[in-house]
Parts: sequence; C-alpha cells; structure tokens
Amino acid sequence: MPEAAGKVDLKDIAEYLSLSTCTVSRILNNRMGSAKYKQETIERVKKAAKKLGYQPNYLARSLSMDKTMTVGLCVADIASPFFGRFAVIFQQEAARRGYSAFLCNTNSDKELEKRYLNELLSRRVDAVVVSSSLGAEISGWIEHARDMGRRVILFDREADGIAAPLVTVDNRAAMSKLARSVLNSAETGTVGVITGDPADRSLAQRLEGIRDALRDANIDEIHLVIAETGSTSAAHGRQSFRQLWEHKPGLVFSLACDLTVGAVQDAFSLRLEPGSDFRLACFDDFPGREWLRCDIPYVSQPVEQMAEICARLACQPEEPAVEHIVLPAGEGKSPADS
Amino acid sequence: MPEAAGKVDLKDIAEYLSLSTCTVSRILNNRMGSAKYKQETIERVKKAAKKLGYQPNYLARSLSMDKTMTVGLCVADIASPFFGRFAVIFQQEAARRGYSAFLCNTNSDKELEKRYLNELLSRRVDAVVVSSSLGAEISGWIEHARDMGRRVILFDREADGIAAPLVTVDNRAAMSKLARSVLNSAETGTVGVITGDPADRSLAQRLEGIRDALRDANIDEIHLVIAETGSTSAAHGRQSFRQLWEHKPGLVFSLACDLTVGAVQDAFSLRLEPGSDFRLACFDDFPGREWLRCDIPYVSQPVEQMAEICARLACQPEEPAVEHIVLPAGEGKSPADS
DNA sequence: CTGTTAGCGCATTCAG
DNA sequence: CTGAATGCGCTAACAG
Repeated sequence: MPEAAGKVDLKDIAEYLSLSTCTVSRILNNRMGSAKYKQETIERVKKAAKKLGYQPNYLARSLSMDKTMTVGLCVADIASPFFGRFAVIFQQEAARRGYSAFLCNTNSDKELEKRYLNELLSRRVDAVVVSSSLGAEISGWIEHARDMGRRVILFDREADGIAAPLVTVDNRAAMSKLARSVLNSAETGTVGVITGDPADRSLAQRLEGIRDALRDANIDEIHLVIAETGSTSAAHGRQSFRQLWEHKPGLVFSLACDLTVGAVQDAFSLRLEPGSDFRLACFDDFPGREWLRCDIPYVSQPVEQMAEICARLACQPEEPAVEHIVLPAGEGKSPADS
Repeated sequence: MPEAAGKVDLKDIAEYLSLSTCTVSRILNNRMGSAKYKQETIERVKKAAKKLGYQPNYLARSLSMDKTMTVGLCVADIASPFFGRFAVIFQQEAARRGYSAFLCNTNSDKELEKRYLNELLSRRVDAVVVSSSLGAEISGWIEHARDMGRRVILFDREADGIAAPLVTVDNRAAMSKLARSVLNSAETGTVGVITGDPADRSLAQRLEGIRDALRDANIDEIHLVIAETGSTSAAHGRQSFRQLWEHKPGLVFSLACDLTVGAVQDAFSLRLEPGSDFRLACFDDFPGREWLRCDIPYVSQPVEQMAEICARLACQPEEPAVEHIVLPAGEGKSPADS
C-alpha cells in the first residue's frame, strides 16, 4: 500500500535510502551497465520503491529520453467493425511492447486529420499509425514527422509515392476473385457497384478488380452502374442503393462495410431482400450478415494480422523500411466463423 | 511550410527574434497578465513561430505545469458497438476541449485493468474514464488517483461505495419496463435470461428489473431460468442459449449486446429464429437487429449522452462532484433509426 | 560499485 | 512592457 501516495519521486526514495537519484533510476529501470550494484542495494531500492508507492513520471522520463513510448492511432471511425477490431489488437500488441496508444477519429475529415496528426507530433508520440484520407497530400507531413524522428505507418487506405511503410490487403486481386466467382455463377443483368470517394485509392482498386472480372467474363461495361459519392457511411450506402435500384441490378457489389450495411438497410425498407430480389457481394464482412436469409459472399480482411504488423512496425525502435506490405485477403461465405 | 522542421523550440524562436523564451512562451499561449506586450511584438512572435514551423513540446509543458491535457479511456472492448460509439463521441468531445485520449482495452480482465490504470497514472493523465470490472475493488486505486490530483469518472458498470462520479443508465427500471411490456403481450411459458458475471452490478440490476416485472405479472420465479457465467462475450451468449434451450423457453432476455449476438447466432445454428420459435427481448441494441424477420424489443442506451457527460466531467478543471448520474434509457423496436 | 553534474523544453516567480 | 533565473522529474555522460 502506498504510504505518501502520488507524491514520491526518485529523489524521495533516494534520500530515504541515502543514495543518489541516479542509482535509484538505474536500478528501477534495470539499466545498470554490466553486473554493477550489489544485490543488496538493488533489493533495498526495489523494496523502498514499492513501500513508498513510487510511480515513475513518464513525462519527465520521456522529456529526457526524447522517447515517449506512445503511439498515435488515427482512423476514420473506431465504431466501425474493421477499425474496432483493428484497434483492439493494435492496442494490445502495443501494450505488450510497453506502448500506450492515443486514439483519434478523423471521421474522414481531411482538416481534422491534419490537426490530429500535428497534435500527435506535439505530444511527441514515437510513431503514428494512420488510415489516412489525405492520399498523396500526406507526403509533406510524413517528411515533417520523419524530421522529428517519428515513425509513420500507413494502413488500410492506399496511397502512392509515399515515403512510409504501407500495410493493405490486395484490394484489386481479392475483389476481382470475388467478382469472378460471383459472375460465373449465373447470368447477371445489370451490375451495380456502391462505392465512396473516387479519390480513395483503395476503393478504386476494388472497383478495378470488378472491372477485371467483367472483362474476363466478356461482360460489357455498359451493364455497369456505379454509385460513387461522398463517404463510405451507412447513410451513403442507403442513398446509393436507392439510386442504384432504379436500374434494377441483378447483382450489387458493395465496396466497404458501412456501405453494405446501409445498402441492406435500404433494401429492407424497400421490402427487397438480398439473395432473392438481387444478389449481393461485398468487400469486408458486416455485422448481422450471419442472419440474412442467404449467404453473402464477401472478401474477408485479415484485420488481426494488419494490426499486428502495424503494431510491430510502430513499436520497434528502428525506422521501418518503406515498403508496401500487401496482405492476401480471404473469402467468406458461410456464417458463424467468429 | 516549416523551415527547420521538428527541431525548433522556444529558445530558437527567441534567439531568432532577440527576445527571451519567456516572452515567446507567454505570447504563444496568450498568457500575458493584462494588456502587456506591444501589438507589434506579438505579431512578430506569432509570425516567427509559424515561419520556423514551431511545434510546442507538450511533454515539457506538461512537466512544468503538472497538467497533460490527456485522459485515459478504459473499456472492456472498443470493438463492441456500445464502447465503439462511446469512444467516438468521447474522443471528439475531449478533443474539442484540447484533450487527447489514451485507449485501453481491458477485455474485462481485472489484473490487466489494474495495470492499465496505473500505467495511465504514470503517464500523468489528468483524468481517467473507466467502465471498470473491478467493482468495489477499485476504491483503493481511486483514492490513489485522487491523491495524485487526477480525476476519475466511472461509467456503464455500476459499483457501490465509490468515491467518484458514476454515469450509468437506469438499468433496473429500463429492463423492468421492457420486461413488463413483453410479459403483458402473451402467456410466455418458461422465461430464460442470458447474463454474464453475477458480480457485475449492472447486469444484476437488469436482472432485478426482470424479477420486478415477473412479480408484477404474478409469474412464479420457478419459470425463470438463468444462464449466468463468465463474461458477456458472444461466445458465452452462444453457449448460454444452447444451455437455455433445453428448457424450451418461450421468451428469452439477453442482458448485454454481445450476449444477444451470440444467442442469435446459436439460435440460427439450431435452425431457430427469434420471433417465431421463441421471443427475444434484450438490453441494448445489437448489430444486424434490423434485418431479423421480426422486431426485437430492446432497451436503447443513450450512449452519446453518456459520452458527452463523461467527457465534460473528465475535461473540466474542477474536481467533479461524487454523484451517481442515472440516465433514462429509451425503448427501441422499429428498425432503422440510425 | 556509486555520486555529481548537466540538461530535456517549457512555464513561471521575481526583478527591472 | 520585458528578461534572468529557477524548477518540473528523470536520464545520462563523466568522474571518482
């Protein structure tokens, strides 16, 4: 039990033992060159620290070491399934390495993202892991961050010409594969696609994947209807579906989780049901998929793996190599594999 | 654009202008006593700061002010819908007030939670907001935190005899109301309840609410079957439903979101469907509820409001009053109100 | 094996 | 109206 809780610092415990703060610091951090300090001193110090209820002040430590053992996690919306699961694993893996994580929700707002990014630098995080909506615009900031000796890791959203490691899934290949298998299974009529901001390279890649499949199936793109505006929100998914439905598509691709949710919601409100009234295939799993009346084929992302990799890159001392790490996505269809 | 990016501190800009760091500091923080400094100096300083790309070092500032403008958010699982939405609003509201938030996922593990809590103190967060699984056990730590001058706000999970503000919904009343309306609507046969750790006071309150309703409906508790073990995970929900189904309940109450998801999953895998094979009512909304074939009555929590209140209490300078803030929960039934 | 000294970058008394 | 000096708590050269 702490005695003078909350107000004990290194000096206190040093004076208490008639030692120097230096000694205490080194012992408490196991940072003594090589087999120095007698065992007895070590014991005494540790005991005293516990007894006095010493809690190191990470601020002071960070200031003097220029190392905070913190990372910033910047995502569009932590409440979305993908980022939620990502965050859990990421935070866990970071913690395993002694790191704490700041959370920022950008809501895909560019200005807000910039503010958060700089805020994180001011807080001297050692690294920031970001699913950025800035695209190539982020280059300048990355350089800045590197000048400050901070690591930057991008994930989820693709971007070109970026001087930072980038962790994504193989959006195009995965979507193409999914589309191919779906297109093969029957004649389809009009094909609808629900996507978000066309400037989002990840979404663009997914769309390309679909185009690849259409080409291979010798389907004219004239049968392709694309609803692409704004964000990847459920609201936009609803709106897009509504818009798409005017073309009575036999097959609908949704390119992001929230879009899918919105699309299904709107379909239901039109008394339509995926599987019977139209076929649905989508990128990423979505909540409640398991209890739709039919199986919805989807591209399943290796979220946990992404999060682990990002945590590793962010929490290792060395500057991570600038490379695009492309993870293979899986295919999901049958319910309840969670 | 930053010139010597990342390496400019107060002293740099002070020397650059032949001023003292003190002057610069005061101007940049708008902390000049009362109408001091000529307008010109002020302009010069601000201009120079921008030009040199000055980024304040929050660590140093925090160290000297004993105020970090950070808060810790400690929840069981950020990937759950409730905490996810909570976190979004909380982080947003905190940011509005200049605060950054550390995220910790305890996974309802008591030891882990304790570790995180202390870690947060070491990082000198100004406040921590926690949905604690420690129950009354947390008292000691709260005292410790207060000794260190840190604010503590509890939410979501009830606990007695706690010297900190507590923000919850009226678990018992809400659940009782829901149960009453459901029990009235037909004769029910066996009533099943899926809950988690019996030591969780919030869950206990919800269960009490059901008991209240049974009593009012003159239903003997002999018809009540309770599945209560372990956590509130989907896995446990599945297992509990399986177990419950042996009693062929006509009505099932699920007391937490993830439990509900698990229960529905298991029902489906048994080729049972809520609405036709048994009635389901639950605490909290759950993902995909909208496309079940029947409406599921549920208690809807005022998440956003909770988050706002917590953010306000955490980010205000004054020590928040020790009080139990009980928010009324709503009732949901019809789909798509998001 | 242990202690002295000097910062880390900023805010803040006090003097001018 | 402005600056010099001090300290926040800790780490890390450099001595002994």
